[in-house]
Amino acid sequence: MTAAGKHQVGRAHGRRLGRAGIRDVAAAAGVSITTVSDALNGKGRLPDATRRHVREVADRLGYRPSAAARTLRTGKSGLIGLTVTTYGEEPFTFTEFAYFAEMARAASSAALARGYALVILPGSTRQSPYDVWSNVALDGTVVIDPSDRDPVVTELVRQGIPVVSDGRPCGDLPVTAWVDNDHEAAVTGLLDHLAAAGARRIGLLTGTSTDTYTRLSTKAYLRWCERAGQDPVYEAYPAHDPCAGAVAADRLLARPDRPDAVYGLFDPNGTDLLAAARRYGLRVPDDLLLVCCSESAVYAGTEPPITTLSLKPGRIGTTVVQLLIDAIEGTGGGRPVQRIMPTDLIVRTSSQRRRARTTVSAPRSPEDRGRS
Amino acid sequence: MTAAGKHQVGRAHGRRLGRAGIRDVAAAAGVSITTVSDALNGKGRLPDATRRHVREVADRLGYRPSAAARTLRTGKSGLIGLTVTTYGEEPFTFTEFAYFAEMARAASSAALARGYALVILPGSTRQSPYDVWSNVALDGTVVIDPSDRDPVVTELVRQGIPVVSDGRPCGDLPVTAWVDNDHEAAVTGLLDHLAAAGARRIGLLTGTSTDTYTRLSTKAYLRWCERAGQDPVYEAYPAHDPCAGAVAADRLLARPDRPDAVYGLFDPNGTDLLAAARRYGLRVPDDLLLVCCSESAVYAGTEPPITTLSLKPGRIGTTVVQLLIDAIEGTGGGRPVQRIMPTDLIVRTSSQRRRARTTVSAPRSPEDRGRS
DNA sequence: GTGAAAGCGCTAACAG
DNA sequence: CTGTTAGCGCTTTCAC
Repeated sequence: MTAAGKHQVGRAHGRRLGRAGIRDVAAAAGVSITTVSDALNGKGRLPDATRRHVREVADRLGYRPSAAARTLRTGKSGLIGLTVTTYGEEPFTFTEFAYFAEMARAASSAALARGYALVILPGSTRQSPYDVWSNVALDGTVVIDPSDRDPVVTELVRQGIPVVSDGRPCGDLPVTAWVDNDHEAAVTGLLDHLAAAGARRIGLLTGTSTDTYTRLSTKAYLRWCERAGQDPVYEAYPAHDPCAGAVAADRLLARPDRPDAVYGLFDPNGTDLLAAARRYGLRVPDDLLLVCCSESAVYAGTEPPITTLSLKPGRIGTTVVQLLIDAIEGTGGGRPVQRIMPTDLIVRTSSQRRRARTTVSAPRSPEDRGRS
Repeated sequence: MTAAGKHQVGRAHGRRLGRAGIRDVAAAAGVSITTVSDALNGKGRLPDATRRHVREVADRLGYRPSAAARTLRTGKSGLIGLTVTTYGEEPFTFTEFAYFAEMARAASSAALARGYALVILPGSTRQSPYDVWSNVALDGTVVIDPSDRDPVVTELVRQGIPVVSDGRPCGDLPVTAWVDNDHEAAVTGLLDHLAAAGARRIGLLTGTSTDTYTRLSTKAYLRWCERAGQDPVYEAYPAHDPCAGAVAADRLLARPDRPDAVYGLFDPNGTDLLAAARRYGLRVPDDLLLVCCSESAVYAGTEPPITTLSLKPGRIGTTVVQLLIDAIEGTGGGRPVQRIMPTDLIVRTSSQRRRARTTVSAPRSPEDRGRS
């Protein structure tokens, strides 16, 4: 009775006018709060009549359960973090805007479909426990391109929160799962495509950073060159610098051993290379074949349209979220904790030397059908 | 003592190995939990020594405060909802992808800068109190283009949660604040621009829906025609249907009173109109001047580049979030609860009749730099 | 200056 | 089948 009494007092005193609580519903429906909880959550074994009645009363009072209380009690928030590497305070890397936008859209969609919502979080933590990261209760987190020994990931894992990464983690970062493209296969296939179109010396525009995407792609290029008996011809630049790309493209085409085909690893490289080609009076695709890795629709409309390698960020986003939610809910079952996703070469005029039809759609591998 | 005893038991029993709680820190530091809380939050009047000591111990134990508990206690979650109108389960309308992506990026950035995080939520609620919307504790919400009597907004407002909308609300939707472009001024300015370039009869590609953007823009067009003494020439189509735009564009150029300039209200209209012009053998800009409203970089690269009206979604996103957080924190002060934002006409070849240089890059306002 | 106690609103044991 | 009770982990009066 004492405890009950205290509750009563608490209610009477703390009664907020704005929102009805579970107790108000219980009182109005003439049942206990447990019954209300069970009726609304579809738990317990209540007669349908009670359930209906409670629901009706709750509805009438405009009752909304407190998400905070439920989260505290159950330990589940229904929230998934999405971190995006940040340059200069802005989420999303500018040069890869289209990739992130599409990936995030798909991820959000997939999360929502399973009853979770995505929270956009910055790529870094202030060490202080009082930044955004520790102010939100996360059931799990998606990390895009985690760096070697990423402090955010490390901390998350230490807290026992599942982390799934887009892009295979560098080093021994202990993520729960990861999803990535088969960058070697993608680059190899694309170089074969260029060779088939008549390229004799293929150049590469690559980055100076050590992330896995850059590393694996470059390695694949070098390996391909070795196999093909071609001397590698490449320029590397800091990919996060928007101007450096143009300079590097120029340098690449100014070389004495000028390539007759180029693959650019980063989104703006298509534009960069096109501009450089123009400066040197090189016609695309006649004098120079061009491909770049990009999700941007821009390259369908350039003159000429440029062949792009799509990493299919939408699929990656969806998969990453599925894996994460499986881990959260323990639905994972088996242990295929890493997933390799196909890429898509969208062949356009810039990489077809002979009588290039201006095709918009790409040759697709059979695996592609229906997957999106 | 009984209560304390109970706590002890609770601890001893419920002690989870993964995470240290505030009690663990208190015990380890030899102080009370109040002191820990105060020390960590910078509240109370503790000697610096105590404060430092507690922080150190907390750090050593890897203590992280529980966001859920704090939210429950304080009633503030630091979370801001972002709703995006949805067609077919996908967040973001495809035809306005670039707008939403940029708006969301800016909004997220602005929120993070003030210590809040953005949660992406669907445009609709299941009436049931157990969907994503009621599973997350929101301090406020940003709504993009709320429809007349939007149920989500209505419910949110009923709960006393601040709502700021991007786009002025239709009807008497009681949002806390809104931000919008001056659509009349934008359309008028753009039509003047076309007239100055030599247009004699300007057509409009518009939508059939009743949202304010469509309505205001169309009205501005009609008014301009009246003032200019020109008969309106327009086609309306359901803007959410990706194919209907192409058909409407075709219809517009097939009319006996064919316009010599066209403004398309929606993002894909530039492409639609360009294709239609080609079918009828009309050269752009010589026979037909073209402008469309879009945030997409595609139109800088088309042949010819197309003049676009940018609504500056980035600025809108930033402003919306500022207003919302002001409302949440009661920092608002005055009552300028609605804000009109400028638009930006990016003039390219398609709207310049005389001696149009085939520039690849567009004249850009200084603010544009770095936009990808 | 510091600590004890009272809950925030809910769910899950467990007792009837 | 339904109700009572004990907290989830934190912040916050209010005593000391």
